[in-house]
Amino acid sequence: MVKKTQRGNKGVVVVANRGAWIAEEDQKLVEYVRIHGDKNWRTLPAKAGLNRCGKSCRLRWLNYLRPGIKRGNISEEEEDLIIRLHNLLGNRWSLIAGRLPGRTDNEIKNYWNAHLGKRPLTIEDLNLKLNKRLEGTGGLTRPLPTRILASRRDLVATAMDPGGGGGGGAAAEQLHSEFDLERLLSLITNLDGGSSTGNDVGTEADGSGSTLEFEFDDLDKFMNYEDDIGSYLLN
DNA sequence: AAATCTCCCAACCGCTCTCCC
DNA sequence: AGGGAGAGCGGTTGGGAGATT
Repeated sequence: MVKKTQRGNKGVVVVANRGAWIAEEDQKLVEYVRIHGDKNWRTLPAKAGLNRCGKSCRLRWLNYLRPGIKRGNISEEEEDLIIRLHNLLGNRWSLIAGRLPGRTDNEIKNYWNAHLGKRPLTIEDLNLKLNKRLEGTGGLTRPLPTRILASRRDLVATAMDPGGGGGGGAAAEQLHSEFDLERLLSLITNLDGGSSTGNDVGTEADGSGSTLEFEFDDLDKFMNYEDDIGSYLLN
């Protein structure tokens, strides 16, 4: 097993195990967390009798030992959601994983790198697939948002209109930062089978290949919105 | 059957973020 | 306000397993 030296308490040099975890280490970690909780990872290894660094213990717990973890067999619906969320959020693996119960950021990242990242599947392909599943309910007549721009605190989702026929380049319609779920949902069309809130928001900037942008004043509001999309896709 | 290649995934590393004093 | 410690995140790597030659 690979070892690595590191400074322990009071500057004493200790040698930590690295590499694959063995069953005995897993057992010690699970037992310790069961009794004391998953806090204070820095001091946990010594208290749990593990010759590992705290980061390694935390990763092992979060990705493999924590209750409720699903392993493998990512379903078509989950894959669809991963692709959509990746389009929206970029490589924010933890946020994407947060939308997929039982999945970890590491697993999603690995899955993306191994399977999805190299596949030329566009959001339009997904919408076509989705429309097929929705046949009979009217399908999607408005675009789903496809990309989030800007920083964590200044989120901007951008939706490209796939049916726009043209050329893009149209001026984007800027919505103000006070997020309004009703207004946003009204852009997503027929997700609830067509019942309208009557609050149709503004208009696409023009009718041809327009770009719509939505601004969110914080991530939670966006993710609340994303919950609606996610649960819709998974149902 | 052995050697080599390729792919996948568990784990590590370093940077950033958040919280507390 | 700012500095330090701990936690979290995303990129990268190493090694094992299966495929190919």
